[in-house]
Amino acid sequence: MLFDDCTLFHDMTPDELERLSSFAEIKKFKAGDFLFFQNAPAGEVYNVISGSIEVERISCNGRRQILSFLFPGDFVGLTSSDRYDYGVKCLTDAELFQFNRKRLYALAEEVPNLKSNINQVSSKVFSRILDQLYILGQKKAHERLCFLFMLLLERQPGATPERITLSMSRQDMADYLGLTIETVSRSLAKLKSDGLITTPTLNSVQILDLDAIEELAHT
Amino acid sequence: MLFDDCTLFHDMTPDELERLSSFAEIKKFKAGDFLFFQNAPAGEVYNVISGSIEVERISCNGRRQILSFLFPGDFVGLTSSDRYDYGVKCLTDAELFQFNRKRLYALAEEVPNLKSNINQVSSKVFSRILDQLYILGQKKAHERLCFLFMLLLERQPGATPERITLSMSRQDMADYLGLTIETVSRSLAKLKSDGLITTPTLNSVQILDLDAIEELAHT
DNA sequence: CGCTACATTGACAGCGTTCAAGGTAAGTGG
DNA sequence: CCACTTACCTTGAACGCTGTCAATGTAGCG
Repeated sequence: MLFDDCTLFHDMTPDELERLSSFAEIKKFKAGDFLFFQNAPAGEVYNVISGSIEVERISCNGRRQILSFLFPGDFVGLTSSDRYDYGVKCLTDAELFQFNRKRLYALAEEVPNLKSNINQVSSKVFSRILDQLYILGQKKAHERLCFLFMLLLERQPGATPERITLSMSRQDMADYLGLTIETVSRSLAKLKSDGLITTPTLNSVQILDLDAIEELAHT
Repeated sequence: MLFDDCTLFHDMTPDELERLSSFAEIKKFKAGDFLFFQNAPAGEVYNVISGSIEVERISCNGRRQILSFLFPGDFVGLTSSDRYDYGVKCLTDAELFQFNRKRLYALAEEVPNLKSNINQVSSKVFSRILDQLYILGQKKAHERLCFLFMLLLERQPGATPERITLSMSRQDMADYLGLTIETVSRSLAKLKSDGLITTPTLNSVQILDLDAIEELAHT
């Protein structure tokens, strides 16, 4: 089993990896499949091998907030309650490692590197949520879009300024950024008319002025 | 030393509490004091005994996002990086337990209850941030205010629907809710004119229709 | 009393939502 | 191969909420 390139497994010895793999399973999902639903009992933890995935939370009145997009190396399923407080859905076909939560945590007690890797990943998740919080609290629609582009550029495998694939729908982008699909469309149009991006296809973006996009995303 | 009423110390034996207190200090702060600044080296962890406190993050362009308000029992300082990525400021005079982070974590390794308490607290923090994310992404100004009222009602000691003390300024409320002070003022005025609240003083709110406020806050 | 900091209110503009219509791409069946 | 369907995206117009700028009001304090 190949554990390369997963932060979770950095710096572990072959022996430790062997113990880990004894209860890891590789699961394959199709686009649209759920890893698990919101409020389902929390038993498993996943590490993304390939594919794009979204984490969503639906409120009692039906409004949806996407909490994050996941890419290879990302980790999901952490919770200290006994139920997941979010649902996780595949945007594309995807492969993931699946671990029994309790057994993973038990092993982490014996393998310090694994434990520190888990902490590192959790802390990364937290830090990203804080970034998103700032974006939602402080920024305009087109700036939020730029933030999303920079996020994809950084995390989505194969993404380059010349071609960023949007593996999610406009609705997904809207629900992630706290906007409506119309505003997403219009903001895309604005960025295009300002000469900062082009959209070679419906589901891809080419960045023409990376500095400007970065500026809009982060300032 | 009194460790009552702090989630962090639930279910610990007198002996364990004794070991904990050996490196805990009670620190007193004045309103306006910072526990620590953003980007300062992360060495200490705090547990609020009394007072109201805010956690803030300032971006490179000077805009400020308040990440949370803290009240007795809350925990702050957790980070896996070696620097705090937020600053923490007292809104009122406050007392806190201060722990050396490394020593607290080391003790947690030996005391399972402490460890599970730390995890529980961290997870609570995370869950609250997710709530806030939803609020910022999906809700209107007056709904965000109601969310804040419900939060204070739940967490601020002594808060009742008859009297909720606003220990923070309008600017703080605005920076927490992703609004401007003018919008906060106007939304307060609207809630008043709709007969849902009154404001006995500048810094307190009385809730007249709790069901309606709750509805606005959560749906 | 007057200063200062903070909060409220008003006018106005702009951004984002809403509602509605039109366009585009992919898939299906004739 | 083409019409038709369907799902998704874009665009337009009107409205309303929120931000901005400016003026006014208010509480606390020397």
